[in-house]
Amino acid sequence: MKSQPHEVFRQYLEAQGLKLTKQRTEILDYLLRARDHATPERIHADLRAKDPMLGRATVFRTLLLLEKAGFASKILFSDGSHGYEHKFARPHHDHMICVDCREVIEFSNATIERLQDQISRRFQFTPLWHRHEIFGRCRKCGPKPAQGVK
Amino acid sequence: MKSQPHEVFRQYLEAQGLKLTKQRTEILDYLLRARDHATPERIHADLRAKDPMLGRATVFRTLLLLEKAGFASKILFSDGSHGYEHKFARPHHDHMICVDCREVIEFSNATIERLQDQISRRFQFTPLWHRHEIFGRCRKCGPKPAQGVK
DNA sequence: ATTGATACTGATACTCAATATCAATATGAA
DNA sequence: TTCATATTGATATTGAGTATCAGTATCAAT
Ligand SMILES: [Mn+2]
Ligand SMILES: [Mn+2]
Ligand SMILES: [Zn+2]
Ligand SMILES: [Zn+2]
Repeated sequence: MKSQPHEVFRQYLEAQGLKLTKQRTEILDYLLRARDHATPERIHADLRAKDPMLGRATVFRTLLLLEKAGFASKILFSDGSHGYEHKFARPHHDHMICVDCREVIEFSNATIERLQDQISRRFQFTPLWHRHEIFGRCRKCGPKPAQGVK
Repeated sequence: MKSQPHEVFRQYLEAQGLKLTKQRTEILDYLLRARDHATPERIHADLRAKDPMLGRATVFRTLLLLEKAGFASKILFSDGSHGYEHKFARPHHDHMICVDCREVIEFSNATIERLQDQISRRFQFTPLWHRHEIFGRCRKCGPKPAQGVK
């Protein structure tokens, strides 16, 4: 019995006249298993352990493909780098990001989402997607800046 | 009669043991006059018209200085590039950004801001700043994608 | 006004994530 | 199996941003 996401991906590729490759499967699989939000470099390095020939460019290409297809999305860290997460069977949510340890807490709030739509309508703006990220310090890192932990 | 922001900037530099230079004045002035959110490259190109010797590095350095001082902030466009706006006498606000023409509409909503604080508290997260950007199409560009305007 | 410590600038070289190129290869429909 | 073509990985390249450093501007003290 096949897992749903891989099957959905296969159908998407078929519909677009694209091909299902070992590399694409590996990368999708990585995102499905990942518990954090890994950067392209991290994903590349990790996958190379099993597939040493996997190219950097292919990782970037495939992440872009998944993003455009709506199967993955980016999250931006405070230092300008970014990570990816898959979007299979995960309702929309936004992020709180620790500036010390990079931990990511996901949240969603129906009222905020509704207000965004109201505001958009008021300006006759057609919203397509949004990015709502709160930066600060997680419970573990505390309200004060990290000390000595250069 | 001096304009307030330049005076505030001067005092900030003095307090930090930093110097007030022609270049820093020019760049701050640019942001104060700007009506859109210009990229560092744009700012550099524009200022060169009057001061051909102005260096790229100085623009980047000064924007970073202004940002760290709390006098300017970044806004990220959908293509990954970013622009700056000054923060003198401007209350906090967030942005709606047109993916077609890049127009930026500013909005602020007290309820959303309050809910963010509530959510943070619930997770024992100490919020420092946030980024709330809605991407879509402005009134002018309409709900349908731009046609032929490659 | 002159001096002088030092913060600042701009030219240059460099970094590094991301992208373009392209010959070799894998995919999948027939 | 055949074969048109989508895909890959090696390589070169781009481009925004940064480090370096010799020369310069600032500004507080004289
Ligand atoms: Mn949201
Ligand atoms: Mn806000
Ligand atoms: Zn933390
Ligand atoms: Zn528009």
